[in-house]
Amino acid sequence: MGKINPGRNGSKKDVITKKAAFLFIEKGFSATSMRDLAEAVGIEAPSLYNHINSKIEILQEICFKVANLFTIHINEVEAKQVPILQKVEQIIRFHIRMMLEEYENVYISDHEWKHLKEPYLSNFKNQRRSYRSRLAGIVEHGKENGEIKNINPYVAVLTMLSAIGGIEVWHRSKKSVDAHTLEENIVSIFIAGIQS
Amino acid sequence: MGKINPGRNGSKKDVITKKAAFLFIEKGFSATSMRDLAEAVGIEAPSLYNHINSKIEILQEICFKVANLFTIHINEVEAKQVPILQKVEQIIRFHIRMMLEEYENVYISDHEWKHLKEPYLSNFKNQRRSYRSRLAGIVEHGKENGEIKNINPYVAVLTMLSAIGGIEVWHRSKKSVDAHTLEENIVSIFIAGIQS
DNA sequence: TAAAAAAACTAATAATCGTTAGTTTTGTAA
DNA sequence: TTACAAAACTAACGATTATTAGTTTTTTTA
Repeated sequence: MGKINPGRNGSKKDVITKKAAFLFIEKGFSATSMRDLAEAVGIEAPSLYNHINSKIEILQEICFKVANLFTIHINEVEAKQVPILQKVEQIIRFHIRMMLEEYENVYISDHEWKHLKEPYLSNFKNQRRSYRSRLAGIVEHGKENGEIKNINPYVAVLTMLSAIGGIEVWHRSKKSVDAHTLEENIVSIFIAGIQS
Repeated sequence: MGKINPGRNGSKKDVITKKAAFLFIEKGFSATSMRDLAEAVGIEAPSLYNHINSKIEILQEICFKVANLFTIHINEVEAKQVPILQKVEQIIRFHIRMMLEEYENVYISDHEWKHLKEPYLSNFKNQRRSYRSRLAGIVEHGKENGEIKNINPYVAVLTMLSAIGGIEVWHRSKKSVDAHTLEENIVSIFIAGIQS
């Protein structure tokens, strides 16, 4: 019958990582035990180690997977030849869509990265700082060419990022607010909020 | 010489709570041990229990202290007879000033409330939901009288609250951005972002 | 079907957790 | 100075932590 496990619904490691993500959100990384995770997966705790190397490795993979996606995206946006406000809008929309499509991973990357161990912790913080700095650079450009009003670019960046990253409505947005309205409202607030 | 302990720089319980707040931010509530806290205070772990009843009680007191301050404030704002946009602005400014003056406690209330135990957990979530609902009601009024543009009030509220609550620059804002600029920039973004 | 590999299991490790008990030291009041 | 109370200490509790070792079961390959 050939291999069933990998390829069909993802490897067992993927199942473990996905269950872990839910638990990390629900209880936090530190308060989630390997026994909790094992129970959620349906096996005993030591059996997890046939598929993963450690608890912290799960967190590492989630955090850097997300961080890399954002880094790749800002690379693309920076290379484009479009008005600054369009660049900012594209980045805002990308953050919102990431929250809609990869909520668990993005949430964990935003809220649980503190529990990373060195050297991954420093690595992650550097990547984060670099991303914000590049985004602030884009806003700075918008100030210089008159597209964006006179605000501190770093404040604008932090405001937008923490707004999008902090909203908890994403995963249940189909009920309370449909995804399209959510995205358009947030874009509307921030573009109107920063343009001159 | 009279009593030195309480009244001068606060009781020892206040010292413990303050040190705990720093540790809860730095490592998270679950990852902060009573031995960590004891070391920060300068005593042995069991001695803490001469001043506090439990670890979870520290978290409870922080979370509800903050929640009550916000509830009191929105009571005052709702009673005022001023334009809606002014009410929203006052609430935004209050959140910002709370972050500037009570950063540790507000941060913990925002990020560590999940570790509360029942019945405090439900209590806190209800208070939180009620606050957001009342704030959304104010925005809804602003939509009705034309002061605020056509956006989902709940989305607007979540965007503003999570933006302000998520920024980590507050406690070091004297260096990177002065507090006044920070406050005016954020107010500027959101008022411009939601008015019609 | 037999051999090999993967993945489950049980048992147990040392470490750490929040907290209690009981004792000793420290500081205040008479 | 004596008596009392507050607050520190040491020792230890049982529970839980992530993880390892060794074994058995299940699945895949030949």
